[in-house]
Amino acid sequence: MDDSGSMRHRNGGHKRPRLEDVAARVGVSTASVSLVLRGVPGPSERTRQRVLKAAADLGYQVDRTASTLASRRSRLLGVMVDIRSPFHAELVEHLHTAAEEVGYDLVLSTLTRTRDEQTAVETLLAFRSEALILLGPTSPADALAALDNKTPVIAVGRRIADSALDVVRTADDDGVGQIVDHLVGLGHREIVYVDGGKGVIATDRRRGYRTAMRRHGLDEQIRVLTGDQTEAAGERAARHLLSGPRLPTAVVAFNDQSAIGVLAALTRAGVAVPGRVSVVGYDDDTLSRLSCFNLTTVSQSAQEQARQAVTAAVERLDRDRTEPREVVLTPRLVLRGTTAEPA
Amino acid sequence: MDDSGSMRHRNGGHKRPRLEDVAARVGVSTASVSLVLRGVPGPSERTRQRVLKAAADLGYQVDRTASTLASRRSRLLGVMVDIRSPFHAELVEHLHTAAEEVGYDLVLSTLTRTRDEQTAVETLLAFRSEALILLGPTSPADALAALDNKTPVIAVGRRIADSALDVVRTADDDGVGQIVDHLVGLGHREIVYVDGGKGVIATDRRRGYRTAMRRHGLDEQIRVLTGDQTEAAGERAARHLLSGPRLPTAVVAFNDQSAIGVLAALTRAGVAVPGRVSVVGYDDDTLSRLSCFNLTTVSQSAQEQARQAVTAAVERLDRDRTEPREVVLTPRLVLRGTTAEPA
DNA sequence: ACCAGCACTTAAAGCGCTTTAAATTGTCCT
DNA sequence: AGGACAATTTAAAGCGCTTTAAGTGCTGGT
Repeated sequence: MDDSGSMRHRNGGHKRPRLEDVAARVGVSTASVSLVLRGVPGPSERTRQRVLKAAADLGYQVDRTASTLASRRSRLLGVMVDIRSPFHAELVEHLHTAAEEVGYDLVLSTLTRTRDEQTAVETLLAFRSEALILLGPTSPADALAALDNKTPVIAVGRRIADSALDVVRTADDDGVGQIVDHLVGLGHREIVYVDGGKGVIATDRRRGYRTAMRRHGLDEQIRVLTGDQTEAAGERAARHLLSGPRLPTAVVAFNDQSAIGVLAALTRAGVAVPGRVSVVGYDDDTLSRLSCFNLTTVSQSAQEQARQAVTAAVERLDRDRTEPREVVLTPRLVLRGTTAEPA
Repeated sequence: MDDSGSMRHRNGGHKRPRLEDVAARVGVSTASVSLVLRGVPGPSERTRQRVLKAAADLGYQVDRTASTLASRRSRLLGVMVDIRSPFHAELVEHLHTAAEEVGYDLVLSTLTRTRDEQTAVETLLAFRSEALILLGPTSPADALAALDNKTPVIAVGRRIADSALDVVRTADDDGVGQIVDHLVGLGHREIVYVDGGKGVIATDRRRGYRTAMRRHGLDEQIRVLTGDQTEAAGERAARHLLSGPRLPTAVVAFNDQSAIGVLAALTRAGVAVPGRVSVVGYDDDTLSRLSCFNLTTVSQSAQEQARQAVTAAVERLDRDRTEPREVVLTPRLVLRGTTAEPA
């Protein structure tokens, strides 16, 4: 008679196996078992085999809480992510593999409407994360700096003026610059920019647009339409253009969402893209990859950013680096189907 | 002179404050501090205030690993999620609030290309999750049942035939049925369905379509085009229709992605939606909400599913429920702009 | 003055693991 | 046989917290 049924989950009697149970089964000390299971050299081959067998038989699984406590190391990197962001999803994916390679694990804490950065970070800390990787943090620089005083913080994707903490990001101005270069190369001159509101990133991208235009001697053509991060903003901007005296030959939007809005509004109005007007986004969103949009955009190399973030954390933790470091990656233009020579 | 600088993160000397540090500062035992901090009645108001003050001064933050170990309770619900899925994102958001209400915390483990369900679940277990909430698990039913024997498992969003574990899902067949009802109500008769491949969910939705068509005496009109979960499949299906002798008046797709594909292909071919053909998706994705698509679809009430999942977990953990339970919610038709009376 | 009863407090025993120092065993010389 | 030394193994001391049983004072009643 076993005790399945009413006692199933209460584990009537036999709870989750402990190190001690494995040890008893083999007839060695818990110390030996611990050594074997962690792959520490020392135990003889014979014990090794027997312990491994017993552990497997019992379905033993280490208890992280206990080992963290005992070793004073959690080997955990805390990651704050906006779970709604496809870009963050991509970053997390690469963070996982990067962390695994250096023997760390990830613990995620997500931002939601009712869960602010403060809460997310506290959760991460409660798990004893050894370093915090914050994806697109919006907290003020000094708050981040204060946090960094307790635990190494790596900010990803956001510029932080002469920061005391590590930063990994791409050069947003450069990205937009590449877009403008590409368009000018195609022969465009009337290139409008749909803005992304205030915020560090929006500022950088807008600057990138202005700088690049001037670099090409197109000072006169600089034209920035107000907007934000949404598709609606893109539509609004496009309608504004459509109601104007003449259309520009190219529109660059703050991000893909906004670009999609522009695209949809233009198409609906019968304006051919890229036949009549070229449209470019930013972020290389899942959205932009949809074949029905096939949007030319800029990719932020999630993989490289993830790798750099983990490296930064490891340097802090295992190599005693103490000087803050900023890694600025170059974004990459992704040519798809919404850009062409002007008509 | 403080020890910032080279010793910053190594916490030269003063490490993360412990309960003992708070206790010493106030001059009471750690027991009292623990009591106060957890809000357990007992300590006098005077001690309470002093402890709270001291804890705040020191920036004390409880160490989850230690308290889990000591209390033999982690009060943690392990959630397996596909971080790329917008729907999962929504679920997680609601899971957070639901869990918080009943005093539990969430720990997330994500699926990626290199991280399978097995790994994800092991991580969750290593954190000592008391129950596992698996979003859209694809493991075979018996593997899930085996897992459920060790720790309560709640499967969300997927039907599991006479399962031994808890299931929370929506009635997919009903959802598609509602779509067909709506279309028939508008006067449609030639309603084509673009399939979602094999898999439990696809099967249910296809069945829902067939059943509903028959219910309306449209047996003759039943027409299922092969497809899968992608936008490309939708495009392919649409092109197939366009190349046929005559277009149906309505197309129902397995999901929003696929529907978007249909929509794009039709629009590009100059077919007015919903003027000439109505298109409906499924999932109420972020995608479908974009105003440029404004797709009529079916919503799976993330909030309610999340709530039910947490409730199920709590019943298992705190109320000793042992009989498996299946909660089947009714999906809700979301009328947007891609359906209209047939021309 | 004495004690029951109440309101607080706290000592101490773990939780399941890691880690260090010490013990044990075996091996190989001399 | 005796001992040095290397190879294994293990006893035991925590890690930072919770929890329970056992105090410690006080109050008020008699």
